[in-house]
Amino acid sequence: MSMVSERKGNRRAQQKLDKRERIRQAAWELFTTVGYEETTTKQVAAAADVATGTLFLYARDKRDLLCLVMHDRLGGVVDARFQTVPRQAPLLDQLMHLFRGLFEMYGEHPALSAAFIRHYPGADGPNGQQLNALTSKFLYLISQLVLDQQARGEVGADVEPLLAAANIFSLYFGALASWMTGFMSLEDALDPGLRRALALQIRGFRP
Amino acid sequence: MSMVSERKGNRRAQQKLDKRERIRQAAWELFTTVGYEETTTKQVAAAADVATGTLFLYARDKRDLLCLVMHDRLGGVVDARFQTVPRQAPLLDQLMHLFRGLFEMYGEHPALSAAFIRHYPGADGPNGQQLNALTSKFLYLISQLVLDQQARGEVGADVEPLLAAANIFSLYFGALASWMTGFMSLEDALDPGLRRALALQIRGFRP
DNA sequence: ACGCCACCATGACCATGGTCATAATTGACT
DNA sequence: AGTCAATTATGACCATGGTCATGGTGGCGT
Repeated sequence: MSMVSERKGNRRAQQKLDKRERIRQAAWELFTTVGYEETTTKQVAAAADVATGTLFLYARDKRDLLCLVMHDRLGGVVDARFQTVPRQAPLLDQLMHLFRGLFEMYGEHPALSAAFIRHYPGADGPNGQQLNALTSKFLYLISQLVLDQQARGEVGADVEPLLAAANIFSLYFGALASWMTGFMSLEDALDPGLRRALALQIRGFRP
Repeated sequence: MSMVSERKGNRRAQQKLDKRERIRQAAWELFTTVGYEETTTKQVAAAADVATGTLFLYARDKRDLLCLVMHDRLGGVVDARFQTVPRQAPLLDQLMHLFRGLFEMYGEHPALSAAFIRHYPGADGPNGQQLNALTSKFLYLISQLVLDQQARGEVGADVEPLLAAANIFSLYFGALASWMTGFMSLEDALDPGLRRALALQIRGFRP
């Protein structure tokens, strides 16, 4: 075992990852150019060079395929933004830094993002679970930001960081929803919209 | 014209309403007993005694049919609860009175409610629009509650009632979402869950 | 090298959501 | 009553998401 195949003894697993990646790539390409609803699962399968049925070994259904596609993007943006958070700034600015990153990402592919947001609540396939895990991580990271502010005395000691994070996330999703109903542009949903919502919530964090 | 047909000269419109009602009834019956995903549109059409295609004259698609079915229920609960709001109680109790009514309604048919909540964001069919209108009304009524509290000095004058209402609604939806992920029961999503979330937001309303 | 088995891939197949050309009603106007 | 335009109903039909029995492929023990 194992002198020659430097990366790994297991070829099976490698092929599986390759296929997974091909599928993700193909789905992303088609979803962004053709549109989510307009793309058929068979098109994705063909573009990824796998059979129809194979697709559903990697995603429970089309919705789950969308989760698979979005998970990476979201994960990347979340990581990038948390690493560049202005640690000394007020909480509102820190949060806006986070959410601006996400909104910019959505703005690059508004139609796909809208489809994603519609299908996000209650995602239950395997990739949906991954997304929920990412959300939990996101909530945790936000709660850490709150914790920092607590240490600095900017946030009351009786505010539970995770609860605060959950509220913030709800407002974030609400802002996205208000965009989806067509009442405001994505930019406005972020800047007058979410900013004011967050500000009103943060008032409640004061000692 | 019009001595005999007391209600109205227009027979066409009447038949249309009848059909609409039959469809709603049939869909409700099937959705609650068989389940939303498990019910086929043809079953609904048959039960309503209309042809397949006719169904889609009254609802753009299956999702819109779900909106049609839920609109009435929600409207009824919203009206009933606003009429029995404890006007002298603190805002938190008033809101909990409202949301308890909604959660109880969801609790009567959890599976259907879950399907509804999944499909609520971005509802765009004709009945989805109706639902959005109902949501606007709901937001407005909540903002009136906030306004009352402002008059009593319980809420700061610089809090914009509609913004406050929107935040409250976001937290409400967030509570429902947290139920859907299976992390908590519906009761817990209401009482420890939503209650605490609202309390934290209301802190921000203080003068 | 060989053969065996667990796991993965395949694509013909199926059920269902949704469409659309055609047919039937309705009410208004003679 | 008779004609006509407009609106609404119909159900055969289609495209697509998703399944499943069958066929292949890598890993592993010998």
